[in-house]
Amino acid sequence: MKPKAKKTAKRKAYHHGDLHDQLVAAAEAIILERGVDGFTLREAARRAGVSPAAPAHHFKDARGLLSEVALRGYQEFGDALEAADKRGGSDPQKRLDEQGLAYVKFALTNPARFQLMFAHPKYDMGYKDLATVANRSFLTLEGAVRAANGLRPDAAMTPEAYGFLMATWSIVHGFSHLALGGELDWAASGRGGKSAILERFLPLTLKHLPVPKR
Amino acid sequence: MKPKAKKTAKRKAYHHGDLHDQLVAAAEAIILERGVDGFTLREAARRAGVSPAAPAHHFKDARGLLSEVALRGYQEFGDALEAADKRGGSDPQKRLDEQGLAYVKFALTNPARFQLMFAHPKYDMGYKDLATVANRSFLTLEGAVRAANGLRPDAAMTPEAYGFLMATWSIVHGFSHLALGGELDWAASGRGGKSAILERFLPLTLKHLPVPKR
DNA sequence: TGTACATCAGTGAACGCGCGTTCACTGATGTAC
DNA sequence: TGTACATCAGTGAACGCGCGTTCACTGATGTAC
Repeated sequence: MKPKAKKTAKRKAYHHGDLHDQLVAAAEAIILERGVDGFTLREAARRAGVSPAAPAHHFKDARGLLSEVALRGYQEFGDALEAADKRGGSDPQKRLDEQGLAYVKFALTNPARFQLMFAHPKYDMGYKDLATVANRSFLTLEGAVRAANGLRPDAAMTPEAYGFLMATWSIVHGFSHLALGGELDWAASGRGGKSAILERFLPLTLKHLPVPKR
Repeated sequence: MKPKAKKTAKRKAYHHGDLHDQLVAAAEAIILERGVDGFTLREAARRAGVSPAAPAHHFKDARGLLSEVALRGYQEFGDALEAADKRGGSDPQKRLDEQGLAYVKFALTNPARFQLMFAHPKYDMGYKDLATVANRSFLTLEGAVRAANGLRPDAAMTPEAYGFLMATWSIVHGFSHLALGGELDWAASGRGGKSAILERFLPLTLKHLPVPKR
């Protein structure tokens, strides 16, 4: 009864061929639709068209799959921040603006990954080089804050610079979180959407954060 | 075999006497320990020392209990923001500072409630007067933003004021979220804790947000 | 080029688990007279 | 003050569910010779 006919693009082979990556993709889709807590390994297997036991050949367990998703998320996130930082050139303010926008843009574009990345209990920071990769994003932001505060890249952070860093991080993270939670929907409709709002006020906001030396 | 002896403070009566409130308290405790997703109705019943069927006499279902927790959270949250607003007197900047601090302080003091309040899918906004109560907090913040922007309480919000509102909300919400997620632990240790950090930089930050008219 | 065989990547049935909710019930309480 | 009885707030057993993971297995693939 089970049709052996080829599906649209791929035949129903005994060996899947791309199961590892498709499980990752399925996990992201599930998180997107149902939230991090709506994720189940069985559902991921189902979406990949495979029996519930199959994922065990690719990931230690359910946490393993989520850890892989988080790892990829942090990789792309870090890339985005670094690219933004470079776009800022030698202007510390621009480096900060660009990174802030990139931060929020990543969150809005990759809501599933973003949500998971900040749901630490759901995955293992010890998975592969996840901790290192995750830290890279943070260091990129810290670098721009250092520059905005007139500190050399290797200089110790000052208390003021810490405050500045946290204020910056808080504002972009808070906006991302509120936007993803739907808290800003009332304001976004009829005002060009969340991104439009953001692009208008974020640079203004960051520009006015209290840089100590000025 | 079951001892009929009185427990420390309350005898094991057939009728509990305080089950409704104790279920609410248990729910908060569970969320605190295991997160919003770690909550189960059975566990709440267990902690209240009651059979799994008992909660049905007090709440429609599991969501009902969580909705009650959220309702109480928003009530206390709103009270805290209004009290802070009043502390600010007629000084718009102070009203904003106080509310910002109160916002974060509530989050750090009531992490379980705060987490639940912003996990909308977990409860029903239609429960009792939850929507109204929740909106009150927001209106309190909006009021201070209006004042800081030189707008009368009944004046329409300007685009600039909206940006200001979102920046303010983002920064206090973002800080709360990051702090609760443990992201700021590295910085908090040896620096007087999260609250100390916050009190140092938040007023500075809010003061420098771009108020249009000045 | 062919063949033996190890290894890889699946299957599908089964396990035990904790969950939310329902059910018929019963003990305790409160009220009408 | 006493009694009948309705109502309230519990019990505990049972239901069906979907889950993660394990198991013995098997089909497909790749490699050594």
